Amino acid sequence: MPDDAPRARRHDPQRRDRIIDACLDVVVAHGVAGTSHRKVAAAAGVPLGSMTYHFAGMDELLREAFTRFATAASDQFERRLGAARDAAEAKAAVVALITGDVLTTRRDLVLTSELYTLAAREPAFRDLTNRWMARSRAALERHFDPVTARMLDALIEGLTLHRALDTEPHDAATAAEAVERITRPAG
Amino acid sequence: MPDDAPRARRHDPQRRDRIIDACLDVVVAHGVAGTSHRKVAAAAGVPLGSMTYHFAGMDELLREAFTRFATAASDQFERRLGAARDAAEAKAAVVALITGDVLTTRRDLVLTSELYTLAAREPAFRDLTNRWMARSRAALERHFDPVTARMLDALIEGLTLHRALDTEPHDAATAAEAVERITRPAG
DNA sequence: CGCCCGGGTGTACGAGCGTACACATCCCGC
DNA sequence: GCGGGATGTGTACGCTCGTACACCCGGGCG
Repeated sequence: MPDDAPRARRHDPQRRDRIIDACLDVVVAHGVAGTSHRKVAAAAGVPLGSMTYHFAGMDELLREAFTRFATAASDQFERRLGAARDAAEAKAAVVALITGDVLTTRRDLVLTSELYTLAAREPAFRDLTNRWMARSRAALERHFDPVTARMLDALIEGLTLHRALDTEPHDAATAAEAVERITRPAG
Repeated sequence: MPDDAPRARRHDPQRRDRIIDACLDVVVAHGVAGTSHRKVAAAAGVPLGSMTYHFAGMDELLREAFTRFATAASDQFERRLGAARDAAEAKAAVVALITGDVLTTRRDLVLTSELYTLAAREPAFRDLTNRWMARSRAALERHFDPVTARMLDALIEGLTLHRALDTEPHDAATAAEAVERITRPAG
């Protein structure tokens, strides 16, 4: 019994996880439009039959994949904001999130867009984005009042999106100024 | 020679336009993922062969379709802002755009999302969104300084998106307050 | 009036897709 | 140690897709 590479395939508990991760990779590379059972299977290194065995269909697979993505993004967001000790640090953390390289990679931009596109059409994915937004707002509400939190959340969304899509670079000072303004109640 | 309905097909100059409009309808109904030459042809009431005759491929068709959509949206935006006579009216116009039913229909949400998804991956579509954003910013700069215009543009984006995706309704007052804050320079 | 030419169309082909299902393989209880 | 049930896989089918290409037909010129 030589220890070939493709051994111990049976009862591989990571199999399902690997498929989900591979699914996100395929979505980044080819878009939801170009994502198929075959491509994901190839990317994950599993046989085609495993797809239908582990998932009822592409919809279920996509739902789990984007759940994982949204959860990871929320975790990052909460961690960054949780580390802030006062409003000033919270604002700095928000600016860092907008201008930094955490949520602003090409991969994150693509996945977020694809998720919103799905959410725009299918309620199941809309629930996902709603939970994501709710967690963001809750994290912001640890430092700001609910109304400000909601505005700030929207501002973060818009600035991140525009910064990511724009070809010419934005400077961080504009983002900082915007955060400063939105968190300052009108007289 | 009875004047049947399917007459005068030859040399129909509106044919191309009808295909583009039908393409947008199909995208709304099935997403870019589910848009095919066959579905668009059926929706437009033209033979399948017309697709490859008028367009080099799906990419060209989608590019023209989304160009039309983005141009129409920009026109709306400019018209609304152009009618404002001072900064106060401009702010009111912005709030109306965010909370109104012009850019916030399901159709617009879906098309915008799909466009951003394409832009996130393909430079050709990114140019499209960049021109759209540039026109919006230019329209805003008629009433606000460039930095404020950029912030406001991002805020509009975020608020519109969050309002459209959120299941529970937002009140217009929050949008108005956010616009008020973002247009008020920090001391 | 008739020919011809080019714009427009119907069809057929090969590729890629999701899914069903017969079958191989392994593990556990006896 | 061996039979049988559960777990996982390979394959084949039916479908939709984009595209190429042979053909149709109406209008313009000789």
